[in-house]
Amino acid sequence: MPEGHTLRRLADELTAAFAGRVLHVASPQGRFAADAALLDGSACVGAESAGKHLFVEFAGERFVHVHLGLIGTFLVHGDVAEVPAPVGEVRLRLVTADPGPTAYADLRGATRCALVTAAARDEVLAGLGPDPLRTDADPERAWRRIAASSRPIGDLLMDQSVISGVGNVFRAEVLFRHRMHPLRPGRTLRRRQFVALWDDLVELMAAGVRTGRIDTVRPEHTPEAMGRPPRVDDHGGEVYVYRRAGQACHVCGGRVRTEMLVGRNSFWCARCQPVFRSRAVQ
DNA sequence: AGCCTATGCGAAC
DNA sequence: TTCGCCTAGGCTG
Repeated sequence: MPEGHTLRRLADELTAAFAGRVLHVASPQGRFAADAALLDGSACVGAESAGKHLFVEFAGERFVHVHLGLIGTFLVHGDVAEVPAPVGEVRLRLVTADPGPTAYADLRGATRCALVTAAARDEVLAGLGPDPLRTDADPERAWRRIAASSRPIGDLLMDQSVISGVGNVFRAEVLFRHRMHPLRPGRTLRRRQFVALWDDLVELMAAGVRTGRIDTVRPEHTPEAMGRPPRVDDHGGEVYVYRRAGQACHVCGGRVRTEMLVGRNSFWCARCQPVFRSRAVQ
């Protein structure tokens, strides 16, 4: 499920299964049928991700732009014996159609699945803030936005034009790890605090790409280290505050809080992440 | 089996 | 501000 690391893994999987292969492209559900017909029988160049966006490239500089939204899934099945009939609402199905290992992939529930030009792809990329997963990212662009904004840092971190690829889990967790209250205004951050946040996101998200999970607890707070039961839910990762409202903070034992922030549930520990007080009024 | 909720975001109201 | 997307895992019964 989709924060930036998920999209990066997906791009890698699609590239491994389909780059250089001729594909059968279809839309069993029908909503992408006309564009699928235009791509059917074309060679796939590969796939790339940027923030939470995914682009699957086909010969002739044609791209399928995919955004999974909250509930979308894109499952890649590499090297299968046979391709099963589509199950459910499959918006886009890719199947290898040339000699070689058989692979297929099904896209369901996405908010966006559209055939676009290179120019349109570039426009999407231009609207995104730096992505911690990209080595060519320029964090200064994000810092300029944050340093000039009175909006809460918990809001800015979720704004894809400020930083791309960060979602509700990484937001909650990185703020906890830096003892920062989600409502702290962006412009009150010191530069070195932002740099520390960014560097941490780079590490946490890269780990997410490697493992396919979001694990944010430090070694001393793992279930083994603390002698507590591991987290069991659909995310699997070990976290400090995300979806732990009402439970005890792994660090201080206080109760984890939750409140809506920019339309999403925000989680924090009131003791570890105190409300910011401006120096000027102290 | 059915209900609820969710790592997102654009469109409609 | 609310809705749609129409998936999928966990929980309830």
